[in-house]
Amino acid sequence: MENPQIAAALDEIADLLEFKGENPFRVRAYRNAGRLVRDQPESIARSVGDPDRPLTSIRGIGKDLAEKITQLVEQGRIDLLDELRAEIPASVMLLMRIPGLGPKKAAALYKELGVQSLDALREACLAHRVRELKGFGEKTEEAILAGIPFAATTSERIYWSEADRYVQSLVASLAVCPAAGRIAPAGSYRRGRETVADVDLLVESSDPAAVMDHFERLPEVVSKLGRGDTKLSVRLEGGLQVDLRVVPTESFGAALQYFTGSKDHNVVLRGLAKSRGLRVNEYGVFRVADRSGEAPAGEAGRVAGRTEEDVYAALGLPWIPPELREARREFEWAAHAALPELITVDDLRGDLHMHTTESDGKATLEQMAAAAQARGLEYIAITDHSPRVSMANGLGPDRLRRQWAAIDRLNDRLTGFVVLKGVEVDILEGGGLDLPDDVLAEADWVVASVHYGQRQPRAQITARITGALAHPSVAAIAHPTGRIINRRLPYEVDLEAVCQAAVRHGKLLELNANPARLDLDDVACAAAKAHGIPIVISSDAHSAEGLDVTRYGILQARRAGLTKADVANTRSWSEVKRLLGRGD
DNA sequence: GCCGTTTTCGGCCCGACTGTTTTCAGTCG
Repeated sequence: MENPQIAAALDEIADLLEFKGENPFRVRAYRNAGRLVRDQPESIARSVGDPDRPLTSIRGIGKDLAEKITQLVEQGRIDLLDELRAEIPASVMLLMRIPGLGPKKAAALYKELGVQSLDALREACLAHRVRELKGFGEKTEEAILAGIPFAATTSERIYWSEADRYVQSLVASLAVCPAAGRIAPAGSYRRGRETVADVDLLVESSDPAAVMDHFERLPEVVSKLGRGDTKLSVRLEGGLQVDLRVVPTESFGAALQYFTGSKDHNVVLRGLAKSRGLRVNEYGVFRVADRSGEAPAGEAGRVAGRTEEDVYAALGLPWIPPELREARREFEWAAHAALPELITVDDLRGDLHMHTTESDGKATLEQMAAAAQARGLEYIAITDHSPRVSMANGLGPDRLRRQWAAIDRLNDRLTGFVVLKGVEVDILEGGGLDLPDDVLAEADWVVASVHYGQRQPRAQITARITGALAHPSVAAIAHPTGRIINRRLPYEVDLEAVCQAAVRHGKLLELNANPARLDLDDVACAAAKAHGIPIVISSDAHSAEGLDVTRYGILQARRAGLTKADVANTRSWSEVKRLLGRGD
């Protein structure tokens, strides 16, 4: 059983307990455990029954949760979850997906009106039975009716790259507002999560009303969800929700810290502050008076707030990069002055996975080389597909050798830049590679990947990949987890076994930077790093512009805590060769 | 349900906004 499955069960228990109105801290414990399990680089199922790695050694998982996880791994079920499911119909849980409907109101609808589905809820609203309930009214009933379609479509998350386009455009639109000072995107966008559910924007201003008026009138804004003195929530064309918050200069840093989150990171931060007699909110860090527990009024008690650095410094911490703010290990690192110096896109010196018009790319060999050189890279590997990928016009030995001859001729004309003779060789359904050994031995760089037989059992696909890692000519595995965002996994892999094979054979794993793929996600990346496996961040570009996606891959690498040293292609090509034990 | 150099009980982050209430609960982030 994989960690995400275990996490999903814990999340479901949290949801059901919350609906029942259980102790909110108990709910939080389950939710927290779900997150912890999801964030573990190692397999939780493997820890079960391993006396050297008890589940309770994970901070936040105690005796009870460890027992429940153990039961799930060993029996495939949890008593508590079965009981809760028997008690609360699954369709009722959908009610809480409606904006503005939380556990309390949803429970009231279920208990008082017997509403068990979105359809039943719609009818109850239309019959004006909802407004009769205590705590409900006419407006609530209308809001519920309007929100039902949103519950049905679930909460769509968009790719970071797509959110980026919205953010760039909104920031530009805000910048022309005379009342607006500094403008900063926050939230999960700033933390670089691979998908984003909504966009948070922070604006510095002494005139919040003017900024909000300006924003509300932007053409892409289609509806207003709420507006107060400092906060405005709108929905854009296309459904994306944007929360705008306007704060004064002296609070800008505190607000940026607060709205960047994550929520769990902030909970830890505020707990830390509390233990130091301080209170953190979006306006700053304040001293709490000794007896009353009340902060001194206004500026008097303010210790920090203008910049994020001040806020963290007031708590005795170095500034923590947003990508690390997930309540994973960042506070432990920060406390010991051991925050990793995260990799940046400028650290990349080469790109080792891309295609040309010879297979399914849109640009020629020469165009790709020129584009990469123009982007400041020192080397690229051309890795077109092998014959098995016939749909992509994969290259057999003859065409491949002709392409490599063309690369030789191109290299003669280039200075300060090298094009490597590479190939993305398919790992065949029955194991083994799609090109003869003597051909592969002539290549400078071979990445191997699975394109067919993706429905095979996990163990079989894992064996194909570990087999490829054992091949002397293979340097790296592309798509080592087969993961595609927002979709079911195309294939499932035992990442632990793949990592062990990579270590055994001294091979590399690729982080594919395609925004829809990012198949070595931040958690898997951290797992590979824990094994000491060098990561290759590759564009898998099919066009000149495709080379630019490495910046999306960099975000995930940063979230995994990767430094320059952890990534192979921050090195020169001759150093990469040495890394593979193929030094000159 | 978890946790503990203010330890085994009593805490557990903090505030904005809405709609309902006439002083606040629920929801959200």
